[in-house]
Amino acid sequence: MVEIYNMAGHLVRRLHQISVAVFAEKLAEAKVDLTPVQFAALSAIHARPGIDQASLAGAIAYDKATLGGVIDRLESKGLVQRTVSPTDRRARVLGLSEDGLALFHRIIPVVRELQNEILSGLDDAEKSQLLGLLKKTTDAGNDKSRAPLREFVPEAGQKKS
Amino acid sequence: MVEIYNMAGHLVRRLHQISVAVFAEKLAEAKVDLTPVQFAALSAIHARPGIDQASLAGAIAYDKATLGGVIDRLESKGLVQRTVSPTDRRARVLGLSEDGLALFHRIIPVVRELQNEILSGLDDAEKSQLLGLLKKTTDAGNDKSRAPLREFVPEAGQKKS
DNA sequence: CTTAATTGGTATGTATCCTTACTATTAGTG
DNA sequence: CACTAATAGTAAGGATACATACCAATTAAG
Repeated sequence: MVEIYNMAGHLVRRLHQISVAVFAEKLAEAKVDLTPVQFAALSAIHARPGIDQASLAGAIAYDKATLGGVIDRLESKGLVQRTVSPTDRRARVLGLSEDGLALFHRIIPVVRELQNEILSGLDDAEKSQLLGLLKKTTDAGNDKSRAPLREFVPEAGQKKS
Repeated sequence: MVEIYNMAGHLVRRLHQISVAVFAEKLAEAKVDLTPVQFAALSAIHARPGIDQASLAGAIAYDKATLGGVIDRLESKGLVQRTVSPTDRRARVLGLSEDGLALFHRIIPVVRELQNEILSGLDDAEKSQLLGLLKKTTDAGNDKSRAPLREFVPEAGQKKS
């Protein structure tokens, strides 16, 4: 049997497909028009105000070309502000607008909730087991992706207790 | 903390991203120009010769619009033959060409091998544990996706011991 | 300090992915 | 058998996702 149904690649793609579908469904129910990437971007900007696009791309593991388009759409929705950095005219400094911040806070519980739905069919123990295994593999395989996850190191190093 | 790094959606997307990157890398090493979907299509056609596009889409969980383009590219590469069904002029009957069959057999070991690489960082026990959990969730969440996996029931029911 | 190498961002091109809409064809119903 | 419903495929449109190439700006090298 040379079928794909037991292959890691197929199963991962399938769960990702389900994940995206659940995300779309729940956000639509909440009358919010946001994709998973767009939410990830909002979240990362919220956590690191003033981050530039390249660092943001690293922080959520996308290539900068893709992220450019994502930011375009977030900006045209009025959720994100993009300004030229005063210290580096190549860089675009990102921040959430008032609307963006409000929307982000509004959807956090929705997004949190839906994570459970993605893993439906598993009990709580299995869910955390799966999450742990996913974390372990993605950490190990991080550099295998063309857009690896990178730490964001703010230049002005403020203490983080 | 409202970061995404521990959310199922993010981890799954990340592993999928790694999976696709590993696939691309290994197939490129083998001098083969095939995407994961294209391989899945070849595999499913090989297992079900004469299948039509809609059934194939169901068999590998893609929507028919996407699959149409995939088949276009496989056909233009000379790997797949597409003919109008004699019994249903709407349907397109699919089959592997000689080249397609040869290529498929050649890359099977490569694709098998790379599945292990996707889950690097896990030992064998953890790998099969993860695979089991993925299978359980995807089975449970099958109908949540817009393109659910469907059984393919050939009309001329030949015995399958 | 001048040149070379790097980096941030955009543009372009290919391939997914999915939705909705539409045509052609077939199946189902009275 | 006429009419309606369902189905196979394509078309069009939006959003990822990534590679490569390119420009502008900054940094590193000498």
